[in-house]
Amino acid sequence: MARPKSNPDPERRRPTEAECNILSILWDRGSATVREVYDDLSQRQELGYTTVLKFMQIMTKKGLLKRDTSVRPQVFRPARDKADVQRDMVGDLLDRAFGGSTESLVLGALSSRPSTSEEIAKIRKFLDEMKGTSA
Amino acid sequence: MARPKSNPDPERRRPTEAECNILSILWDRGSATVREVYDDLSQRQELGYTTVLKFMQIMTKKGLLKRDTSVRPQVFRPARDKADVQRDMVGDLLDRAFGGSTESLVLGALSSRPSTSEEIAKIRKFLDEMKGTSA
DNA sequence: TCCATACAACGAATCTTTTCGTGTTTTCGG
DNA sequence: CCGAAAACACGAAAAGATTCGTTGTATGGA
Repeated sequence: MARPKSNPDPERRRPTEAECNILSILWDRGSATVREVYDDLSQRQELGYTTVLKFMQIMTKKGLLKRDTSVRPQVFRPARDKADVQRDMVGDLLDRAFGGSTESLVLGALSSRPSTSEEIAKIRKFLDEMKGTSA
Repeated sequence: MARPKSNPDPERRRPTEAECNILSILWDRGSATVREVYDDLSQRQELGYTTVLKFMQIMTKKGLLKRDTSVRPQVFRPARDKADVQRDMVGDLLDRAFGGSTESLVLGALSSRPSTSEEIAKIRKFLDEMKGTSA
């Protein structure tokens, strides 16, 4: 019953919901102790200190975080650039729900939330630059 | 111990990976029997018929699918429009990983995969239309 | 020095997701 | 009508995600 799932490529693993919350904080601050992450996080959701600690331990094992145990409260920081992880997550959603069509996803994103005209302008500018560099 | 998680709003539940695969097929065909979905799906991944059946039963319970049991092989169809679900999924990713910034997500999507100039043109056109209607 | 307090490690309970196996019920050709 | 084949429901196992409680370990102030 229920053949074990073949281990997913660790490089291609996407952070879960809770992991994203922690990563956001770490990306903002650059690095932080468990206590600091806990203080930040617990303003929004109620959860225990050891919960946060456990998450950060797991994330370290998964390769999402690095930690420095040479200091006493140990300090954690993200193992990968925010932009890299974001790119992977977008790629994941692209495959999952948009049949790989970047266009559909972009259109979906734009219709998902109201955008300011400044945002639209920036996107337009980005499109212009893209056309310049590649084909 | 671990206090039971409060049930997430069923309306706001996002389809999982496996559920997305099934939804894709249903959105394409409009409706299908388990057998039809199984035949389609099993061309890409190896998995059993009852697995697919079970998924579709769960998805029905979750409100992702509707089914007609009045015919014998029962027929399933998506409960929600593709675009609606896609919008929710994009919104989810937006909150999860992009701090709600549509612009970052769009830029991330565009840099995640090579886009053809036709795609870029369509996006540009969409931006033009947006500016007209809102703001 | 000694202990209250913060910190860290571990294990475990619960829930969800993915995956089938087993039995039960329909249906259909002979 | 009857038995094989298809379809369906049910339960359950394994793995991952989420959440703590408990139990040690280190540290700084009295």
